[in-house]
Amino acid sequence: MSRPAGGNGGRSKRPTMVDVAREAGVALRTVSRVVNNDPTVGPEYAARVEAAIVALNYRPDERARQLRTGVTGTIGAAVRRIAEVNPALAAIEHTARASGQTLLAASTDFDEAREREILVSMCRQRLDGIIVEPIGENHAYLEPEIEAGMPLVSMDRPMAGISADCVMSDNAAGIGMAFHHLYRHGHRRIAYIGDSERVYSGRERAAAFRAALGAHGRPAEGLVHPGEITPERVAAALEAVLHGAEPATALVTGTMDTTLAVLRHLGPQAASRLGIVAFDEVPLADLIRPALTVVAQETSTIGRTAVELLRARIADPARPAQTVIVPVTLKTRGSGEVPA
Amino acid sequence: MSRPAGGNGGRSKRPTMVDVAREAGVALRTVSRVVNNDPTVGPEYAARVEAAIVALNYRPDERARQLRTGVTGTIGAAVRRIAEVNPALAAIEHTARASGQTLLAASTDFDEAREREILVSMCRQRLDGIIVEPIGENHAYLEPEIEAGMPLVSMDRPMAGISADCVMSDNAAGIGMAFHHLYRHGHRRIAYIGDSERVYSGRERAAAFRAALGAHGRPAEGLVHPGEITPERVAAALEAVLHGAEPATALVTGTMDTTLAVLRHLGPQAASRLGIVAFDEVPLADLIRPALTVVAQETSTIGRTAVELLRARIADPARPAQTVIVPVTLKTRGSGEVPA
DNA sequence: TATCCTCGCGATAACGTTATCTCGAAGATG
DNA sequence: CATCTTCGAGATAACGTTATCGCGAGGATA
Repeated sequence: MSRPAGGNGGRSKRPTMVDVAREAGVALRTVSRVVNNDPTVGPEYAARVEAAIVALNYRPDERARQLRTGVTGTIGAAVRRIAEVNPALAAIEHTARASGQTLLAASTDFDEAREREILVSMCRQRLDGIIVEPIGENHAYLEPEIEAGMPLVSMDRPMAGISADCVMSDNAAGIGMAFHHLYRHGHRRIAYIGDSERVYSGRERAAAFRAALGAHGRPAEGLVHPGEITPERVAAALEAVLHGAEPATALVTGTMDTTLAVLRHLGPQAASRLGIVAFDEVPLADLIRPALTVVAQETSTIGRTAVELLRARIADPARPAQTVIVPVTLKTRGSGEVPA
Repeated sequence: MSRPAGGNGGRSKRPTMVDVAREAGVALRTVSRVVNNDPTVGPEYAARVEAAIVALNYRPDERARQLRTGVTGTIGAAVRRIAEVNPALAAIEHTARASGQTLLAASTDFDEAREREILVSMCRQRLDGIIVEPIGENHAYLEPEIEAGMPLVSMDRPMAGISADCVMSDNAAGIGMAFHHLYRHGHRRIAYIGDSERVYSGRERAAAFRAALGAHGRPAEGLVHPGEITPERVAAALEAVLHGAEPATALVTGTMDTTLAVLRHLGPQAASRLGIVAFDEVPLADLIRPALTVVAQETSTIGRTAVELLRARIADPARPAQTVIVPVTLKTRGSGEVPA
């Protein structure tokens, strides 16, 4: 006898497989077979079960399935900010979706404690794997999780204190490209403003810039300004660079936030008179003035590679940790071609 | 005897509560009590259990807990595009986090089938509730889920075919504000380009614009252009509006994507000569030229309200569906103050 | 001193699925 | 016609946790 979904005696509760089995007059196991498209089920049994499923509005409980099978079919992504433009996250989602996996995205908000909270929570959920854009400066607390078999891949930066797969852009080559591009357009005093050297990418990019200066026999003093990305700090760095004894004629910005802070502080007029190459693409680049020449990261490659590294680790937990460096490309749009 | 995490006889498997109980020499239930901070556990027992937990690197399995307790502590958000700027999603995450809930975000990518897939998957996961930015034009397939007690809140638009809580901006007032602002600055031929009238917000905004024209005794013919937001369609609408017999001197754009398409087609020069008020804020608004006067939505209020509506429904599944209209505000930045 | 609580812990049964095993009924083979 | 295989379905035991119940020890009360 069919029983409508809403009215099972006061308590609203979803029907389970046993309910469906009772309704269809078959064994529990048979319902499970039908739900999982097991071919070894007779057509009339299948039909009876299907009918019972629609009659009761049965929906399998994914949690129970996950508990029993051990796999969640979900990968976690702990990114710095959800709700902001993040092309790598889009690539992760597409790649994951293409193989039938669900993405659980969370935002660390640049907060180390929050990052830890999220990662531990993801481990407790026994996700199939985790991709993280690291914030914290020490991830040693993740070692037991890795040892316990939790696949972990970092994106954009490696994690300190543990050995894990990592995919990131070629920071050194990108900064080198930026410098050479400005140099080729006649600039001789080129300055760098970027992220703090406490973070890995900040260290790599500042070091690459110093190396580029050195390779051209230019002294570095007064030209390299890594540090926190705040409007005040960036403004101070700009003042130092542009209003000193020997003002710089060109600028390399080390992160997207640096670029935006620079543009906001200078305004379009002053910025247009400067040679500028920005590391990392800027949203709405075609609508911003001056039109920015950027070192573009292959964000979709990065996201896809992160998922692939994760899958490789899931398939073989014993494989050695691997670091993939993704090339970058220069996109000329004008700001880098301003003559000295 | 303590057993290190990695080497339990070939198969790498995480320890469970029974392992901890055996290690600590207590009952399974006691471990559960310690994990859940149950105060009715003696200090020396608690210490023994804690020691066993760190010795084995035990991490509770959230899936089993969820299955047993019935609640997941997770709310789902099916937004149009993850990985793009989406302030409402940020507000949802903060609000959810503040009350200890996890956010499972997924991207519908403006695809109706994908939306359905995501929502059904979320229902199968028995999330505590779902917030959706609807895409599809008919959500009747969700009726059984709602009847089964799945809390569902729509954001930005109502869902057709079912009755559910909804939070959205005051479209009519926003369009009215935009029109009046331009009218006050002397514009008499004001055009509208916006989203298709097949979607709810597109209908509301186009209707509000026609009403505004009517209220000022202006005819609507040739001035109201709802439709798909593609570069081609927007370009055609712009041509019709600006190069006709009586060219419009001002423009109201109905969505962010419309605004961007308009700016891209006109270029900064031509756009600056036009009065423009855009519905919805634009990312990096301070760096774009012309500086856009916009009707800004209170995205954080919308996100917060969505979570609150969801919680209210979880608390009382029988309450009548409620629609919350969030006010909008005009932000003048220049483009709306261009004289006719 | 006997009785009644209270407190702290342990045994055991769920939660809703899938996996292993068993078993009866067919059809194939000698 | 007897036996062997195959096939499809059912009973039952997990998965790892929490909730219900029970039970023994200890302090308070008459």
